[in-house]
Amino acid sequence: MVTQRRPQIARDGEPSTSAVDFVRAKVIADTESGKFGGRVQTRFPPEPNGYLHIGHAKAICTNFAIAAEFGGTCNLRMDDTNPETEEKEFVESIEADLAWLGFTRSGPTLYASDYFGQIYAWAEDLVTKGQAYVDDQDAETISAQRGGFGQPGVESPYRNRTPEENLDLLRRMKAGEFPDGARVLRAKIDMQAENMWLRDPVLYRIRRTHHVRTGDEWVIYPMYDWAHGQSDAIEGVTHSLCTLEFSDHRALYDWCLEQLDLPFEKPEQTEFARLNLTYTMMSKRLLRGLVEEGHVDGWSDPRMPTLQGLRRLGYPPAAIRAFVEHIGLARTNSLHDIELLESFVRTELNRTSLRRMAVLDPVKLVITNWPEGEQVMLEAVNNPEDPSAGTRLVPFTGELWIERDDVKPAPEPKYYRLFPGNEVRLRAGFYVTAQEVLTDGDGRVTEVHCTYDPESAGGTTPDGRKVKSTIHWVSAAHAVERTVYLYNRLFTDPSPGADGRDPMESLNPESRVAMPGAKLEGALADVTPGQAVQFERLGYFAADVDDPSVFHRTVGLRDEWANIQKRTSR
RNA sequence: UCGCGGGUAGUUCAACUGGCAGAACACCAGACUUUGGAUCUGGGGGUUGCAGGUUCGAGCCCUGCCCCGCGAACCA
Repeated sequence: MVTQRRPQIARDGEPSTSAVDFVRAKVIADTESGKFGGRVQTRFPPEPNGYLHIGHAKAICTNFAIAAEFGGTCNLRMDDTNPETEEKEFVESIEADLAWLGFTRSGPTLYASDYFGQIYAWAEDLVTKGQAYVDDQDAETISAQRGGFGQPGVESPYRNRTPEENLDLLRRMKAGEFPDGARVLRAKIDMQAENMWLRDPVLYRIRRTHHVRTGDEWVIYPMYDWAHGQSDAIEGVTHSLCTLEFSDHRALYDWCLEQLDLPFEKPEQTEFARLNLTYTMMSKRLLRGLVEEGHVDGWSDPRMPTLQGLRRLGYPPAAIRAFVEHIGLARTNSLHDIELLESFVRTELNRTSLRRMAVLDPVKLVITNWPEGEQVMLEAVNNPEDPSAGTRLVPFTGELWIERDDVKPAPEPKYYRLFPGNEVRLRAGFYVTAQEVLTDGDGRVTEVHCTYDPESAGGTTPDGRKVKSTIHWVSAAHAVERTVYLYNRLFTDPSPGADGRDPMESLNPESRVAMPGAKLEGALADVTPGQAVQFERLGYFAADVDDPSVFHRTVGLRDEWANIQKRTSR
């Protein structure tokens, strides 16, 4: 058995730089003590009743990464025990998202429903041993008898039926002799337990609902607690990782497994904190509300925190993986700054994306001393971070589009771009000096007239003089016109829905801003669907995965000028 | 009300068995630069929730209190 381990112990006297989180610490301890025969097996067990979001990415990365680090395996298992909410569409989207994130499951997709026979057989054993009983009461009564926090529970009048009677009733439940909801199978544990989940939890309910995979074969379905640990055991899972809200279930998880008399060590559940992000909401119900009320264009809208939304937005899977690894695992409820995720996206895209020029809010720049009708091809670097990305040729003429924001009618403090008399460099091109800035009645810049220095071709001059600013441009005659979408936070509230607030009231009306007349350099007409590029000085953008003629702003570049403006406006 | 979990920099996490409270992101400054990007260097930032106790020494151990999260589905 191979056991890979991340380096954990720092040399004496040096600070430990590779601290291990509490989950990995447990796995290491188990491996060293020989528990599970040194084996490590995890799983990602989603219920196929919705789309995966960034929160699930934490669970996926954690389970797969830990398995890989310790030479173990990790499967994808659909926790499909509730036929009322589950659909094939979700199974397929989950599989696609997993592949997109870059993980390969250790085998085919597994289904809890494939174990229904074994899980039921174990239920009969439970009944035979007197550890479970059939209760004829309705859900409301059972719930009322459960008691409350600090209040004792009341035992069901059916609690002491004989094993023979219970077995007979359970078999008739399975055979479909009773209507939906008429009876349930309950574990016989302790109605006085402080842990509510130990007050005789329901194990099986009658539900005549067509199941996506088992069809109408079953009319009774196991509850999560009687299916999850059992599925883990059947598969040979060693470390069953889940989120904090299942902490109270751990005692029941253990109890259920103890009843099985397994010939090997039981899987063990460990809980960690789920991922929360500022300005983001992960509740399935509210996400569905956004879609159904039309606040976004479906589940893969780039503003959605779904993996399909983030994919369309242009998030590289590698960035998500690095982010999850960085935030680590803890039991502390945590709210991560969305900017942290974005910084990982920038880091990855900076390394990998091609640089291109695009003007989102164009104004005309006319070079008054440019030779009439002349056109030159300039060589531009594709990615300064990666010389192997090479160069490309871009056409340059006397009429260009530049960003409205790069021109002011008059100088402003700390503003280094174009204003009358100031010289700037056109990226990969020439030095130009603004002579005249035309504005409309509102003072908005409409056009700028410049002169250029013919000696500055390529961006340097023989006299070596410096300019404070380099701006991007696109030749007017060659520009490709496209729609570019800029995205801002979907919510204005850093914790949408917190403290009883209505998240829908903090919806940001400017969460999506379309720039329909953006002027792009010709190379951007040839992008592949989903391709990530950097629009120089603006940010990272992704061609839409379905329609590569529109672009989405994945994330902006760090913007010092924006910081200066923010500071001075305060 | 009861149970479980948690509380260390603005945020998220470290701090091995009780031994000088650190890192990342963010922010600020400088260097460099054909992206106000990237990169590099430095800086500000802390009553370790509060109070007491044990100890030569407490983020860590003990007691009490405070605050936050989760928990009484025939959901997962």
